[in-house]
Amino acid sequence: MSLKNDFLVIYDSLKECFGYQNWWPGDTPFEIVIGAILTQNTSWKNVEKAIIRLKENNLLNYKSIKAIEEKELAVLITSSGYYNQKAKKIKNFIAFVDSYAEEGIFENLWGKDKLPRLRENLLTIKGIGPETADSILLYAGNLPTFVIDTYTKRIFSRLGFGDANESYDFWQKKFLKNLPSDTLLFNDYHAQIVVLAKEFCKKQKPSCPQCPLENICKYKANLL
DNA sequence: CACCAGGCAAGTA
DNA sequence: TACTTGCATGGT
Repeated sequence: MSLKNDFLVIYDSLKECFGYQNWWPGDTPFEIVIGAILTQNTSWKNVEKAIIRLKENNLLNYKSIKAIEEKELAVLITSSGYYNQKAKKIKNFIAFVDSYAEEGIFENLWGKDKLPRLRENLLTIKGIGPETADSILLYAGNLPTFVIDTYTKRIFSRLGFGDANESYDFWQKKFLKNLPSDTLLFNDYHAQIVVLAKEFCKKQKPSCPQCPLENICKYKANLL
């Protein structure tokens, strides 16, 4: 009999198995923003190549990205796929910071508004949806919001917490209601989910050899 | 060859 | 509101 709810028990199991993840993989808040946009519906491996290429050209800072032509930027991020759209999305984000942050300075973005106001404003950017916005807020801004991705829906629907086709807000509320509002917890929980998904929870062949959630899966009698 | 990967916007009914 | 489609590379 534990005082902890399912969401905390699951997190503890994951952390015990995989260890604390120290996310997001990126050196600076700005790099995290770029990575969050580039990884939309794309494998992180392909994103890494684009990040490295940007780094080699000293472009992973606000001023340089602002200065470069959108078409040149698109060429540099080719490996991440959807490169024309993503180049535009990055430029849209820059334009947002220009007009929204104090003096158009990237670092001032976090001081302007708090959640949920800042989130709403980020969502007005064409190319920034809820997952990208929450990734930016949580991992670049260290603000307490929970990131929902396809992995999260896949795994937690299989665990019986709801339909995978439920909305982003439906799933986010589940986590926010069942967890303390703790930035570090939200940070690492999402990271653990991604690691678990990559290791065990493929889309087509749901199989889970020695899955860290094996006991929970059996308890839920549903899957993985 | 097919399918997938840390989405999103725009169009249609 | 609830589908459908375009966007695109690189790995399995």
